[in-house]
Amino acid sequence: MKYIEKLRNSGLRPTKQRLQICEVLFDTEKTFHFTINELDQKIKDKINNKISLATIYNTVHAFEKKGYLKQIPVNSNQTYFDTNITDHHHFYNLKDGKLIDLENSDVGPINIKRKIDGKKIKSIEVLVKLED
Amino acid sequence: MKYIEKLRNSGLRPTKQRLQICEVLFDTEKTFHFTINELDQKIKDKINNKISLATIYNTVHAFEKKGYLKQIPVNSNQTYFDTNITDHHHFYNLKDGKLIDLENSDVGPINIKRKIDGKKIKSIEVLVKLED
DNA sequence: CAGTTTTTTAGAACCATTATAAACTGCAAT
DNA sequence: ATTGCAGTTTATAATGGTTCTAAAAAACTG
Repeated sequence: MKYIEKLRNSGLRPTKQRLQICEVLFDTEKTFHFTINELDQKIKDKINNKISLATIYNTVHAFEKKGYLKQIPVNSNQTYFDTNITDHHHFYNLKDGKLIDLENSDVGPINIKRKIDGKKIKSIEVLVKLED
Repeated sequence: MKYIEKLRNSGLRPTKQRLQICEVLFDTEKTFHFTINELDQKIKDKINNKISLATIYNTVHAFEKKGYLKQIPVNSNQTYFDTNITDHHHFYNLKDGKLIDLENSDVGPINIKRKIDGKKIKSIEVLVKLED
């Protein structure tokens, strides 16, 4: 199983649940955006046994902390995550709440001229809201 | 009262509560960021009578819809609003959850090269996360 | 003022997320 | 293998921000 090493190297025990969640999240050609509920549904579809919601929350947060997932800053009642952890941005379709990846090359370099004392920049994220 | 016209022109009846909320939001030198709970507290501090939480939510959403307030896309359990409705961006201090305005001139022009059919860009927002 | 519509309000409801505490599992040491 | 223990999972309860509800109050119109 290819995710066992990955998990071990992060200090996460390769449990059955984590491995199954890895399959759902990372065994795909394309990266994707999801909410916890959408992931829960995806897991139910792909896997026979069910995984407790609490475990899904725990695992997603653990993976985020390890850098295998990113949270997307959008105003919604649910939290959106992204399996695409490369530096990139998002279109946000206000009509249906869907996100579309915007590659860095589609935005061009962003140069933050102002500095905040004692702080360093962790990430720069651009959200482009779309309407009809 | 200077906000009566503003409200009437937006199709909002100038009620006592709305006018008081206007005072708290717009009678300041500087613009500011707030959550509903922070606004509730500010209202309690400045005004004698109390305004129901439901009214505060209703009013803030009405003002946002009319363009007098903006929601700030940040991942938090609470929704952040901004009385600064000019085109601008934000630093987000991960340590304490505080926002700092980033003027457009501090970021430089952002050129979105990709287009989505049938959609137009409503806003472009940059969030710069800060860590120690 | 009378009638109508909008707004406010307290409280209930909603629902995503987090906390709890008991059962279970992975794994290192024996 | 077996044991012991820290790390995980689980169902369920709790939390807390936000929205809903329905009745009372206020604003507007004629």
